[in-house]
Amino acid sequence: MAASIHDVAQLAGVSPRTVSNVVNDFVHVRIETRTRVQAAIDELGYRPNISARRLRQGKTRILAFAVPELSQPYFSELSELIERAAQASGYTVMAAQTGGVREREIGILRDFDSHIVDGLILSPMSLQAADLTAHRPNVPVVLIGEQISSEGFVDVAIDNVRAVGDITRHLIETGRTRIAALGAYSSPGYRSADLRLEGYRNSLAAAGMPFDPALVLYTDVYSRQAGRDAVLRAARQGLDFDALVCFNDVLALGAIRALADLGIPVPGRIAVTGIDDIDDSTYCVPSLTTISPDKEGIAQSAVARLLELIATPDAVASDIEHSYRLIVRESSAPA
Amino acid sequence: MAASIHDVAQLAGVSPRTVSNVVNDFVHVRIETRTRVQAAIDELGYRPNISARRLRQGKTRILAFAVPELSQPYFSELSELIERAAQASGYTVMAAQTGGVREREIGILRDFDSHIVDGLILSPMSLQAADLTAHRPNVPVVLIGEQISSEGFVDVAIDNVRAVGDITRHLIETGRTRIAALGAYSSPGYRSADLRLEGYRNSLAAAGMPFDPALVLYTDVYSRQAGRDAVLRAARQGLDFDALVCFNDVLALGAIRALADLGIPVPGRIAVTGIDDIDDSTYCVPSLTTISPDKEGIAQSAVARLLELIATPDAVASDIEHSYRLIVRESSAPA
DNA sequence: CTCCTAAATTGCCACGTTGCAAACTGTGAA
DNA sequence: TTCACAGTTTGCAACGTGGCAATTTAGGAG
Repeated sequence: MAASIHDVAQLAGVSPRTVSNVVNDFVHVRIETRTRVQAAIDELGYRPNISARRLRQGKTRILAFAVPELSQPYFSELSELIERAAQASGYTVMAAQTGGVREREIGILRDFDSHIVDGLILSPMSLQAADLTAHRPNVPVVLIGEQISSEGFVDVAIDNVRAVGDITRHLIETGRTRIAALGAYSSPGYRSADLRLEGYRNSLAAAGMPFDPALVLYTDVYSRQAGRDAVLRAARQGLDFDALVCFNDVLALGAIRALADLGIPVPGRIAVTGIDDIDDSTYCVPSLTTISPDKEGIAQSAVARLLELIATPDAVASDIEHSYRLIVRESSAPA
Repeated sequence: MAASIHDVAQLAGVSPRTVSNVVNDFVHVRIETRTRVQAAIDELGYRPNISARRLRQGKTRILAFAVPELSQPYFSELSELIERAAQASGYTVMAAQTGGVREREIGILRDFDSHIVDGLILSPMSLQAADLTAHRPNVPVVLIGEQISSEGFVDVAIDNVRAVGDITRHLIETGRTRIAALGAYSSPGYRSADLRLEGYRNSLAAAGMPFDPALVLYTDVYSRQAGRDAVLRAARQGLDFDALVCFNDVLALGAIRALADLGIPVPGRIAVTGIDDIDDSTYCVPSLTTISPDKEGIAQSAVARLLELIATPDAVASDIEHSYRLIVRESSAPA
């Protein structure tokens, strides 16, 4: 049986309340008393019972970070940054995985609400704005990504339309003429995919290039495997293109692999680009031209904003847009 | 203010205890009462207060999974599997990151002990067996990896010596004669590195090949960057080798990148192998020959064993060894 | 109609902590 | 000596829940 504050008090010969004062660094404790209590704490290996403390205070100092999958490098990298930011403010982070499935995203809204966490950072994939109001959680929520634009909820993201627009323009400027897009969603509901497609179309239009629906490759999963499969499928159908704008890095890595299997040189015959700037995109062969969102900034303002909301629940919920950079690497070198 | 069991009771016109019975699916509740209580729960959006419940029961139904870094694909993939296994038993998982730093690993042993979690799955890097006994946590612990072999603690792992032995032998059998190793640890304390080095030496010896210390490349971090840097350094020093046994996949990926920078064909002139079989190693170019540990099995038995220990704290702690497979891909094709 | 039994419901209490306010201590000034 | 006051310590209560055991209710048998 673990020691409680009473055991410590008894051993130190003080009241439980004094032990609490020591543990919580209350100023008015005689130095000698503090030492004695500390000794008792060490001897018994006493640790405060978080459940009891939180029950009393109504706060847990735990935040939840819910993403589709931790095995997506973008999310695990972000999770590391968020954990670091939260820790700096004395919070612990629980990572949860939704699989990108709407029901489970709704489940997170409802269950993490069970007084487990003080706030929730959610990166939704299938969740709709209506779900958010229908299942309004009891704790503050900060959204990541542009999946949902909804008044009343803070959203931290980069401008996907502009970002994909920029990278598409980069391909145009480096001489590509038949640019395909990879990562459009066949089933409706994943807004980031729509926004990225929009950015792609915008840049084509701005350059006076025709939009060819055949050049849009669909996939409902963002993984290396999905990227490879989509490109192999396109190749089998004899699709002709000289560049591929992928809607995230792992899709691009899968695509590069597929092109390698087909014996098509990258960037010699086809240029490939991604989004996310995961660690791998620096080191893969060829290294990947991509959009590097300010992950550090996203993590920090998501946490900061959430802590603000926790402190002041009815603060105004304004969205936060973060910057990104176009990182040009080998995979988009002019042919 | 969130609704409590009392609010629900009042609205439904029953006692708080009855609400508790409904929530916990106690059998002896009249169907009509149950319906009425359920309606009140829905109306108020009542969620049980986990802190209160856990305080009462002394359990949190939360497990901790502590790894060096979640951004290491091996760990994020494992974390997903562990989370899935735990969820199947009604447990939630909190992932924590230690940075592989001994002090922080000790910190995890002590702090997660604050009645936050019912058990801990720890993948240590710098922790020593003595730390484990000196800071013996109040909750059951299952270790992952072969860092610590200590009676009294369950360890779930594959046989690193044999695994690296197998992959080294594979290189020998495919005609490589000057095989370098990448990932030895210059500072003592990381046992997996030692074991892997041992496996490498064993296979050289078994084949009657000399062990050349110059062919052992050191690095204290396992990342793509570290892998690349080490290989570039070796190349600058004019080291001559025709194969590279890397002590994990990300090191191998960094090495492949470095060789690409140097214009050295893989596997044409140098074969490269890894360990872990992360998703990327299937899709990188060239795809990576590696050791694929039974991650699913590791995750499942770590969780299963931990739950057993939670149920029966003084059960015998026997280690569990899992299988692995040698996956031969492009990066080790005969020259 | 009574009695017995099982089903359904309830009250009381403690889990370990901290907010609150009260109480005690010691020091120096009047 | 008394008093004020800052510094230090304490007792009480309550956070929301579920274990326990007791009580009430319903149903069926005699």
